[in-house]
Amino acid sequence: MSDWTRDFAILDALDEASRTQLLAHSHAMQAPAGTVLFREGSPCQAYLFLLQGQIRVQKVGENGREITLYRVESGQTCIVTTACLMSGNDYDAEGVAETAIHAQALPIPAFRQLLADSASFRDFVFRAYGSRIADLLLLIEEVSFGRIDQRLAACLLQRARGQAALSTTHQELAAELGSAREVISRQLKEFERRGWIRLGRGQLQLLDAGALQQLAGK
Amino acid sequence: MSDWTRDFAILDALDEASRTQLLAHSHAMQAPAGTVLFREGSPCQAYLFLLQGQIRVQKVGENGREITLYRVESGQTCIVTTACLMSGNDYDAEGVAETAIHAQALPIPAFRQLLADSASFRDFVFRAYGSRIADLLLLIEEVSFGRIDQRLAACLLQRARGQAALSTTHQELAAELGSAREVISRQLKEFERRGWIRLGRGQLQLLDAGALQQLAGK
DNA sequence: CCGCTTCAGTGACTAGGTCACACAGTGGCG
DNA sequence: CGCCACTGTGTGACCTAGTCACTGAAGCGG
Repeated sequence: MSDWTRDFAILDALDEASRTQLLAHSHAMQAPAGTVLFREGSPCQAYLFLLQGQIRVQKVGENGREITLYRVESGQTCIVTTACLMSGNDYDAEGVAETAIHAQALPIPAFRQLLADSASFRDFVFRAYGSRIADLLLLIEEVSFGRIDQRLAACLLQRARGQAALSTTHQELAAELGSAREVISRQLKEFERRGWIRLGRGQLQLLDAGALQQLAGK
Repeated sequence: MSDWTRDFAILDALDEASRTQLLAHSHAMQAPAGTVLFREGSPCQAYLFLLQGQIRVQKVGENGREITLYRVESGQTCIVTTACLMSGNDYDAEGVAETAIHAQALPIPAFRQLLADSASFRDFVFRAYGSRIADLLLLIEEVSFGRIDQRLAACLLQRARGQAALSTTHQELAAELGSAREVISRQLKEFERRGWIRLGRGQLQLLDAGALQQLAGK
């Protein structure tokens, strides 16, 4: 088995024949961090597996505001790509590499063939759909009914991943949540006033993760 | 071919063997208008085709506010159901019959079998996914970045479907858009002040569809 | 050290959501 | 017919979030 397949969970689930088929017909591709992989309106030619790295999929409004829809991580696939593929429409979101990425592209005919041949591949594809749709529904709920302070608190905790500090700008946080930079700045200032965090240029420290947790969880 | 299959577009696309398979393993079900077909947290046992009628799929927030995610119409399938089915999770949305409905339910094993056997069935399922995901992304964009007056204007036009009058309450419109009744009332009042519509209890008339169109399209 | 760029802070204002309450149609029922 | 409950609508006061315009501070390259 070649090197890149190590992190590629789906391969374990596939039978030998399907695996061979997959490897034979797909080709490797890679891109540096910051690459725009696809944008709204561009067509879509291949089914994409992400082998290594992270992709942010986002919507960009006319006024320039952004919101992150979800992230594609190692071993996952991008359902917006798949959705376009199957329905024949163009992309209606934008994908940006957050890190350098290695991916494997499976052209449409080979994709269809594999779908036909392998039950485990079908399962993988459908499971991906299912969990993404759940993500999107949750996002709609948060955007429609959620409070920005709670969403921000959750966002900070998630980004910190247990670390006490994280490097990010207010603008990035705003783009994550689909809000405006000024709003985030004010909320963060309020968090700092309460002693939950300490602000610095391009970075911030979590002083009281518990308080954030409580706010986020409410 | 039995009676209910008339409006069932997918049957035309399926080969004879798959069609027979589909009909043999699914069973008919029906429900009156207003029935809650599924709600958040309930599990999911079968793949559902809607033969006749209309289903509204919505999210309900803790505070009671609602937002319509999409509608399932005759000949379509509900992807939230499918998503749950394949990922094994419970529903994370609520489905309500807006009219009396006739549906056909295909139990999971038969669904998987059909997916394996019929390329055209796979296409149907995937195409449904693709267009729904596009819908959801559009909804996220509107909710995040859109203006409520524009969304309301679009909603009125869509509901009127060329008719000059429509019967609905402000509360229903608010639930459609994920907004609050008072907000909708005020917007409608403003539309009336501009001479675009005339308000009545439980119904309203469109006087200047063009103006609404222009507002909605901006 | 200077000047440019990026990042953050702030006040004034607008849009939209919440709360509390008033009041008007409508339909049932004595 | 008149009373009454229920549902739908109108409205003011207030709060949260987003927008606009601007200031100033931090870092960085020359």
